[in-house]
Amino acid sequence: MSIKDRKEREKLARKKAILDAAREVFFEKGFQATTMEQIAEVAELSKGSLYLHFPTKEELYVSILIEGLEVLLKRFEKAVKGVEDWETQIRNIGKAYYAFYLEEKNYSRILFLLQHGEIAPKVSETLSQTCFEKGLSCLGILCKAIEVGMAKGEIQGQNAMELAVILWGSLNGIILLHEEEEHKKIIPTSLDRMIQASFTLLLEGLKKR
Amino acid sequence: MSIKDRKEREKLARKKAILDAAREVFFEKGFQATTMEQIAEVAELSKGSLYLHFPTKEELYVSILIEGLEVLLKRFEKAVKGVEDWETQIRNIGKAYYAFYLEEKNYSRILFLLQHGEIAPKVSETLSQTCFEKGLSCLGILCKAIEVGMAKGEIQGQNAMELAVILWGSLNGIILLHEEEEHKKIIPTSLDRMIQASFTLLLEGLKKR
DNA sequence: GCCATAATATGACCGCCAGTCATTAAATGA
DNA sequence: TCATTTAATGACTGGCGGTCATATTATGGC
Repeated sequence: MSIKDRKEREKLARKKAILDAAREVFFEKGFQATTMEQIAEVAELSKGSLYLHFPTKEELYVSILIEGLEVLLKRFEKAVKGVEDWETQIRNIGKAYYAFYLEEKNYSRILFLLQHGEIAPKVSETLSQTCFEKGLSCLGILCKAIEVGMAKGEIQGQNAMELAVILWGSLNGIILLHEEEEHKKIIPTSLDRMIQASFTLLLEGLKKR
Repeated sequence: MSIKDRKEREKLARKKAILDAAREVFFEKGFQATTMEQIAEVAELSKGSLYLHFPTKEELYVSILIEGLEVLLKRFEKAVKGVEDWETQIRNIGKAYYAFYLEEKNYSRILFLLQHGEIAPKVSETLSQTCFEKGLSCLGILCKAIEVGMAKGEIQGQNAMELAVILWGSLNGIILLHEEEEHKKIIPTSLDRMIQASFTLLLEGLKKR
């Protein structure tokens, strides 16, 4: 059935075209300010057609967000590949996250917005499940590095996932603070130095003494 | 001019009535889902009258947020009052923030939403200034405790504000993670234990050795 | 008590947008 | 060639934030 295959491919291509358009507009204007009309225009489709592929604006947005998580995951994987030392692994993961923040501002802004946004509740169970799994994969990489440190008896505590969540949350929170325009005024040093300092603080906190 | 005074009072009372109504509805429904119409109804005013006191929905929302910051600040002040030991002070601040999160869920949700939301940019300069100052006051209390530790030579690093921001961001990030419904599945222990663990980790990281 | 004026409140109205659906167009395959 | 299925369209709906001409009330001088 070659025709059915082709139709399938075309459908996917349409979906991709919509995602491409959505990415472009969301990146430029954020969630609130983009309209489905604008996305349709960029995708060279009518608004109605968008809804043949995505049930809501939120769903479309979260689809882009998932792309971002995939980019982040790849960076995490690269950060630990071929590295033996757990401490270096964790540092590299931290650096990778920070680099992601700097180099993929558009994606990270979307990640931040989800963090609380009133968006998540409006998304289908399956999509938010996917979203969750991607996030978990990222966390898993961090977790593995911690487990190595624990196995070597160099990290205190028994629950690696607990520590992974703490590290992840901390780094996230610190970067997030910097996003607030007003806060830049009080933060005395560059974000760069701040990140360095927080790596040190967190790693010192991890280590057994 | 007693009449002018009375008018002034009445105007303030109106404003307060609107804030009361807004608080009620925002707490119940969040930002997106509440309409100005609903707030007007609860306040027993017309929608148009709301705009005599607040220029936008966002401004009204942030006004409630500022209330939240004031509540938080009071808790912080109480947390350090009469406590000498800097470590206990920091622990108490952490506990106070956590207690605020637990007991003032409505306010803390609003705080979280601001964190990135596309709300902040839509608020007047003066209001976001106020907002910033309140936040700074909270941070200042934490900062002071750190300075004590530094003066005693028990904390490594020279920049207290930098460390304060790291601590604040971390705690914030960890709690924020827990807010994500999906993440509750992977976090192995109770938030309570997590918070304890993160206090310990962060304090250990702070200390000179 | 009366009226011109000022201050305040109202709700009909506007523009905008997410999402729908009847209608149209295109592809299919018999 | 044509009936049928599939996909695309854009006019339309409902709802909401925000505005503004109009109405209501209060004030203070007479």
